[in-house]
Amino acid sequence: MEFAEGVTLAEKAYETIRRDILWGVLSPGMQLTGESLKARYKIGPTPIREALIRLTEIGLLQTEERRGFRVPSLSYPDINDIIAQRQLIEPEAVRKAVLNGSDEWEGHVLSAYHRMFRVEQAAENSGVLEWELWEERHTDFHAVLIEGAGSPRLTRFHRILYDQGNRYRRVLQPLVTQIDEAKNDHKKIVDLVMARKADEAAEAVDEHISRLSIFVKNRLQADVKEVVG
Amino acid sequence: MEFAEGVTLAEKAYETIRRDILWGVLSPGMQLTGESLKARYKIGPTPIREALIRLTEIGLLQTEERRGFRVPSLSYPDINDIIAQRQLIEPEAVRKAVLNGSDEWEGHVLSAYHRMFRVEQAAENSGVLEWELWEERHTDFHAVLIEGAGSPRLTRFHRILYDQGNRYRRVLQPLVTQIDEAKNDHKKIVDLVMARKADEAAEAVDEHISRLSIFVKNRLQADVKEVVG
DNA sequence: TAAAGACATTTTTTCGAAAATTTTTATGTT
DNA sequence: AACATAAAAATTTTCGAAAAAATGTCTTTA
Repeated sequence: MEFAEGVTLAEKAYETIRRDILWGVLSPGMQLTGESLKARYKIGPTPIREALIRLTEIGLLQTEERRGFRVPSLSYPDINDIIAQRQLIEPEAVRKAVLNGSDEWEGHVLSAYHRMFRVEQAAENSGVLEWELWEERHTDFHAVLIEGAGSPRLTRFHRILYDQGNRYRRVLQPLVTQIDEAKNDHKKIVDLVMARKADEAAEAVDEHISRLSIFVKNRLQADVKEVVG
Repeated sequence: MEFAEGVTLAEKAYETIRRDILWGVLSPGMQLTGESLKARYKIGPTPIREALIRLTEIGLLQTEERRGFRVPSLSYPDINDIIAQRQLIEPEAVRKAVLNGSDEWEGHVLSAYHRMFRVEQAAENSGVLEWELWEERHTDFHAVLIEGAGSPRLTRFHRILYDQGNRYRRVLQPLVTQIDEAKNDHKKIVDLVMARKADEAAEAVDEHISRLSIFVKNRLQADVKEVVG
């Protein structure tokens, strides 16, 4: 990761550790001690601690008073909760976005979709998916959809849920096999958004999340013992 | 505020500063410098900073890199967003709670309501409302309602929105005048919950928030110049 | 063998000060 | 007077170490 000049160490630590949690580099259940992190990231204890606190606040870490930080384990009830809340928030947000979103927003959606699509296309041609880049653009795509609703809080809540759920998908699935299904969903969502069909777009988002849900839960049940930590 | 023994300074700082923000002791728009806080709370810079970071993550403070922390100003679009998101989340949560909540949960609701009711009753008799106590129990009441849905994330999101909205009410309204209307709402909600009428209970919650919304917005428009900071 | 206690080790929390950065004030130039 | 520049002050960020607490090990006792 590169950082703009003048970014604080705390911010760098936050982004770096966040990324490592989402990619399972810091695996579920792992205890994070100040010393080991200091060594791993070559950053002093203060910025590290700041990062850990912030990550705890968005549910990407857990902490008990005077007992340090740990990466949350994966569990069936937990992913269920994540999905359920995403399904409450995200379709409604997209519905509002379609109803209220500006032309500029439509442009953003199209653009974000296009950037993600390009990575998928490149993967079809070369046979190799640039996974990290795809994740980044997939995240953007969903974020842009939500932003159309114009609510900072909805955007933030969605981001929290998306990240938490995403960790499951990334950790559980080293091989990207379900992308094809997702591709159709994304296309459908974009088309409905452009056609300004609010309710149908919301419905499509709901289905998209359902599909993800089924996928992750199946994988979780299979792998429960190895990955859960 | 009293704290249990063995609680960290950081936790004490968090609770204390949080309380001062919600009560407007630290007023909207105010810049918080490390030094002034250190003097005010008699706690070292490290625990203070930890508290400020956590408060920023739940939207009770704002920060810009290397530019310190400030108490968010009050604005019309902002309270609108808070209310809108609460209305998305809270009625649905109560609906789920009524459908899924245990008998134990019903008991909690009744108990929380009773504790709040007692404060209101005492106020009627003595003519003086113990505002701080009432706020505490009112917060509990709404929290318990949501907890019935059994979702840690919904509970947390609700708490964030509730706190943010509550700041508006507390700051804008030194005199508790609208409690009477709220009383009826609360009674109605409890009755519907006990009768296990999920949709109607959700509807009642929605109305309750609407009423709050109208109240706060009126006050905000009147006071906009003095309080907003 | 199990439980309890004492000691050593590791880890988290907190402090005080140094380094880096921003903001304010003062100074000089057009 | 307006603007830029430099110096000073204030503030935030970061470090390194001390203090406090939790964890683990070893011994003693029943």
